[in-house]
Amino acid sequence: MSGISSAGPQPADLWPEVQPDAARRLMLAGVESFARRGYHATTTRDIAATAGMSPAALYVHFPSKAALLFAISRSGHEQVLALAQQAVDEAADPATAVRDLVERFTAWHARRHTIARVVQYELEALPEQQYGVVASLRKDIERLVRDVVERGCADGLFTVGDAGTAARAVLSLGVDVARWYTDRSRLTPEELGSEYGDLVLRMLGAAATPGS
Amino acid sequence: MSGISSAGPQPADLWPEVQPDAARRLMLAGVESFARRGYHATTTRDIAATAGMSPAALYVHFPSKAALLFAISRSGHEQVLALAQQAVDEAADPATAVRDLVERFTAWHARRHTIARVVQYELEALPEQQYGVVASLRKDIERLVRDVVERGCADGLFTVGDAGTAARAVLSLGVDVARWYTDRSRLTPEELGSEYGDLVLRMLGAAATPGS
DNA sequence: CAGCAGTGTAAGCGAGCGCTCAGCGCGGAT
DNA sequence: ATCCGCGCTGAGCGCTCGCTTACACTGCTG
Repeated sequence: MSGISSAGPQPADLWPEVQPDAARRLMLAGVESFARRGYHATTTRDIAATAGMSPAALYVHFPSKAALLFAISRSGHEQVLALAQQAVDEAADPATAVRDLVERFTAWHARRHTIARVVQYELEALPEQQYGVVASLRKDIERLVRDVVERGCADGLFTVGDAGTAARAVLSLGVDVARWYTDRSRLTPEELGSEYGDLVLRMLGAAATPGS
Repeated sequence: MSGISSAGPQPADLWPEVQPDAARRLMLAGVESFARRGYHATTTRDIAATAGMSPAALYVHFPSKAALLFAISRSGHEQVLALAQQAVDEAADPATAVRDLVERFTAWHARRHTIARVVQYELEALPEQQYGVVASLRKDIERLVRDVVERGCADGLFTVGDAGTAARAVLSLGVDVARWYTDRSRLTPEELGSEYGDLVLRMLGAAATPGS
């Protein structure tokens, strides 16, 4: 039986706090399976087999297949929000904030492309109530980006036709990385983040790009 | 029973050549259903009901549920390739080519966001052989964009760190529109395409933007 | 030692799935 | 008048799904 260790380069430090160990292995197996085939095409038997357990073991730790997806999705969204918030908080000006935010956001979607695929593309499989929780986190992320773009425009650092549309475009670039990035991609997550940082600042019409 | 006419603003001129009429109605119903809930979460009974038929009617016109997806996906990819090719062929220089390509590519993904969602996000549900056909079309599209970006760099019109990455970014912006655009979005498909044309040309470091 | 909470399994239930099949109605050709 | 073939249907087959149940093992506590 193939365990997690043979299922690709899954970072061992994901969810170090999840207890017991079997629950974390189930989350890792869920991420792997959902990312590869999509939530609806994944069976509880797939997940259990990937985690090296019997199908019934899933229900010892999660009340349903959907609850497993929710645990994965919420955790991922919280990571992204925290990472974006940190970039903005640490930056001295909107241009630096946008650069750092794009670098980290993009690198996260590349390095964690497996979980990112679940986070970005399996949303609508969530039951309504749990979808609401995740949707709220997504709104926070979007507002964060829109606000910093608007601040940059107000400060005369950026020149864009429409701040909302520009913010959407910034997020789109990063999100879409999860769709196409693989471990065989030519650029490392950090290199890609750096490239995208350049592209985005120019896209926003930033006069002078702050150093990375 | 709810027919296609109540299932949202589906353009009537999609696939005017598909015969008989019932086959086209099934494709429209399939697009609607696959876009809303995903291929695997959609049942043949859903599709048939949306098209106003019994479940068995699907199999008069398509050999399988997957074949219906393939018909939709191939047609969509061919439309996108044709539209992109036309933009490049008609343009006098790479900068104009990129602007026109982005405008039309983006506007297509906005106006046809329902079919675009199926085209871009339900790929992996295709059986291997049919996936190959679609993957080939996707490579054509990607090469088209990469080539025109590289030509622009060679002509000194664009300044990018990495042409391949920049081309990916250009496509990403357009593709991701299918994920978030709805009929209630603030900008029309054409307005969005125009905005994105501006953003992309600046992103590519184009010195002077050609008029749209 | 007994009792118990936590963790796991083998077996299988009820439901809904993709798809099949025998046959019906009807317009057009003979 | 008869027949054919296309489009379509009602019924349902075989299968797999998410999930449940009854039970077993382990290690800790009293």
